[in-house]
Amino acid sequence: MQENMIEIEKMAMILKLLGDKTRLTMVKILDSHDCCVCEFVEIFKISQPAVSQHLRKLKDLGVVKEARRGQWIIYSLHKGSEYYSVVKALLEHLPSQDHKLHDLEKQGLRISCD
Amino acid sequence: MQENMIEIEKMAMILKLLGDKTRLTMVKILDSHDCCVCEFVEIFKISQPAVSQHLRKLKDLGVVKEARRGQWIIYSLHKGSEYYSVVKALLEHLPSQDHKLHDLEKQGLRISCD
DNA sequence: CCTCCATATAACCAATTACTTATATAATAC
DNA sequence: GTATTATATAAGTAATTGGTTATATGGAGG
Repeated sequence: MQENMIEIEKMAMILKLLGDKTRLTMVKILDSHDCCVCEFVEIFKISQPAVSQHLRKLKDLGVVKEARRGQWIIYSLHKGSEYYSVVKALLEHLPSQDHKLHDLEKQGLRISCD
Repeated sequence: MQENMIEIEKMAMILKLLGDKTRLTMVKILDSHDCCVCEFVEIFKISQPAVSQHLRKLKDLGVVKEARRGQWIIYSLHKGSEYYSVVKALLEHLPSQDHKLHDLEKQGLRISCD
């Protein structure tokens, strides 16, 4: 028996949250590097509000957390989340998305926020 | 490194599929017992077409399979699915839903299909 | 063949979703 | 202070979703 049980309603919520390519990729990236909003804007080629709204949903369920650093807000995986073990289990099945960050670095767009 | 990698697009699809309370519960139930459509109708108190449509989505992505037995169609988890390992990992975090089937048996509604 | 039963499909609808643009907030630099 | 930059929120919209009812399909039994 698994020690980290999650009610079925909550699990459905988390899976719906992560059942979006953009948010899932965000979480996978955050699994290896903290990021700020502007980096995600570059990576996903969507508007800044769109990124902000995705991050808010992730934050609302406690999957990510934020920390202000100057004018930037750095997002990271919330390892204390009650969902962390499930999130981690899922991420293990996903190939690394680090190339997306490396592409940013090549363009010189990553240095801006850290 | 995990041997059973899944592309991020495919993973998002599967999570969206399972990010619905009804479908997730269906899959959890199928993890311990095969079921026919009419049983799910009783369990979820939704229409037969609604059940049928959920099962079709699950079948379309290969998460469940069907087998005709007389006039009934028996659904079961498709253990050969490329997603089986992920599905299994998720189900391990969920409490058993067997009570839903036991309730059916008490009402005498389960015997009809097997 | 016709009827009954289990299931699937079609057509429709209200709620939700993921984006957009426009605007507000908040910290930094001058 | 004002301007700039990063982020959040608001409002609007087209697409998707999960349900419904009505109808079609297909096997079982007379």
